[in-house]
Amino acid sequence: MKHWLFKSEPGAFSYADLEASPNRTTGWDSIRNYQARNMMRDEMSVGDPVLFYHSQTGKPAVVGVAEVASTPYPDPTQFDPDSRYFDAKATLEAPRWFQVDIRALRPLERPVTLAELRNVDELAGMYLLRRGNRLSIQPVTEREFRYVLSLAAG
DNA sequence: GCCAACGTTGGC
DNA sequence: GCCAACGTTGGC
Repeated sequence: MKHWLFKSEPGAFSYADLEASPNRTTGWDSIRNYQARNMMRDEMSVGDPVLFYHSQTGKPAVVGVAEVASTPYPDPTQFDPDSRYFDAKATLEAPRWFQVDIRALRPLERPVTLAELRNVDELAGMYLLRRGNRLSIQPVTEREFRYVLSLAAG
């Protein structure tokens, strides 16, 4: 079992939006970064725990816990000519982009902000805290995952 | 809105 | 295969 962090802009899709989705689940579509795709396609398993992170907001923070809820499958937006994520080089026989579903489990007791994470020695190695990191899907160690939860629990 | 960092594209 | 140009991300 691996642990992950998924970024989302709450203005586009928030943790509350995930909780409000049918079965508290949504397909994580529109990812157009090869590293992120590879993680979804090759490394994720149903049940993997996920930290849900809000970016592009006044207080970027981990706000909730989710889990991987499907095996990987082709991202349908790549085949849709009307989508901004349409990819003319993708075919049904050879899809280029893959996604998984994620399901909301529970919100954190309180958001754990990026600023707060930066002040914790134990989390110094977190990918999220690396300079210039832009990956919207990131691996998290089990230790890091638990530590973030413990911060939220106080 | 600014800017640093990074990935992708495409000419050569 | 190099590398400049460009677009995007995301914190501040």
